Amino acid sequence: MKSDKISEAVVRRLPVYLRFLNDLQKREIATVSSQELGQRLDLNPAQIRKDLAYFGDFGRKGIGYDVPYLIEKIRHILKLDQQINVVLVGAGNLGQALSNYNIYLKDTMKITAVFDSYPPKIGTKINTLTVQPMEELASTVREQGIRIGIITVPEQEAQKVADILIGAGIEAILNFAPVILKTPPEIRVHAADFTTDLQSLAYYLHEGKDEEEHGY
Amino acid sequence: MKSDKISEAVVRRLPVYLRFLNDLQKREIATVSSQELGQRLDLNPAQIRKDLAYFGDFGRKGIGYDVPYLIEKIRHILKLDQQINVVLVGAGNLGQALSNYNIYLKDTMKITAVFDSYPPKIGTKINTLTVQPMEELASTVREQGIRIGIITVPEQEAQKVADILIGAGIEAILNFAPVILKTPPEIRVHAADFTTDLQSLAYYLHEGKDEEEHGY
DNA sequence: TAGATTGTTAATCGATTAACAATC
DNA sequence: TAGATTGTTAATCGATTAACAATC
Repeated sequence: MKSDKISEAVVRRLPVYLRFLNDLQKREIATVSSQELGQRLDLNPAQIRKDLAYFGDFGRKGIGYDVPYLIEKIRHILKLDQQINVVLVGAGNLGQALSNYNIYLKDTMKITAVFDSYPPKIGTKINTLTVQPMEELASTVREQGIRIGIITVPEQEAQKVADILIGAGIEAILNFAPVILKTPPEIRVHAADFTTDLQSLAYYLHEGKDEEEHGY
Repeated sequence: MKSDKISEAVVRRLPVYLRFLNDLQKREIATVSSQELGQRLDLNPAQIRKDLAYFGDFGRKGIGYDVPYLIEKIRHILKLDQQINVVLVGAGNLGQALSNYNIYLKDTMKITAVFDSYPPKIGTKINTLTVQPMEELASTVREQGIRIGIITVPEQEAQKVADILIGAGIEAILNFAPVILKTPPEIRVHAADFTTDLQSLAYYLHEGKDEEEHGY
């Protein structure tokens, strides 16, 4: 199958495939079938084959997928074969924690600048990065060719920061603040709000002692 | 409409509704229509009405939804009208950052215990909580009636921690480690992996200078 | 009453899964 | 050749959206 508009569900699975494939490679496993992948990732094998087939014929009938080759292909699809620079705004606890993931993101993606508006924070170091004032954001984004922004500021400031990021020419935003950002349609925004996640988890708890089934 | 099995998509939207309703309440707005909600949350009004109607008739025709009443109802559906205690495992940067969200979670949900396996961490304080050794996990979970676990340990340890949490009787897990956990079907697991999020965002970047359209 | 807005049914759209011919 | 596994079409399933009678 050739390209159509690819659904977000498919795109969100690609990094999961990639992660597991990297693991296989580390274990020097050369080949993997959609069945094995599906078993490990708890997905339907047909779905995995279909997902991959959107982008090309990466497998071999009767054999499966060559692990290093598929890694290369998925990295290319996700644009992880070029370096993607990322800016982080909000040098609080969460921001600092995420900065440490630079090691995880390896060479492909990298937080290369950190900003905050709170004067005492400015000039402090987070690992190798120095926290910069917001005024420098636009020029730094331009100079470093930064394309993705991470927002880890309090909810009251999130929209303002998003506007600044967009004004600076960022193309996508990962938003950790618990607000729905108003953004133009060409900007991709993913919500990464941990409180929302937790609250929806609570739904699945068994009924508490003092509670009845609410099947009314 | 009365209850059926509610889809996960619906459940994930409920906290988003709740968040905005709380905001309306703070601004002393008494009533809201599905249209206004939809506009603000970037959702189809019919979808919002349908979502809510799964759980009961909460609105009034011609009027809309009473804000405090709907808040109460959604809180009940999500079980946020009882206190839900949460345990966090992994007192690294990310774990510490999340602990600070206790203020956000308000009275309804609360991280009430923090664990780590790294001896120098044990006994240190994160806000009001003292980091405990893993050996105490099961008994603390029991004593405090903890029902949800958050995993913020490195990927190599995540599965082991999940097993311990499940053994201790936890009902749901929010997993920040970049691995697919193997868990029994009655345990609800949400992945909250920030690297996966970032990688799928990269897909939506415009083509880089040195890259062609990959429409093959 | 006229206008607004719900709850719900029916229509549409999209995503997942099953099945199988092609082929390694 | 026999067995395995892909890529893809067709069938199924589920979720979103439109439309509208009921009613505040």
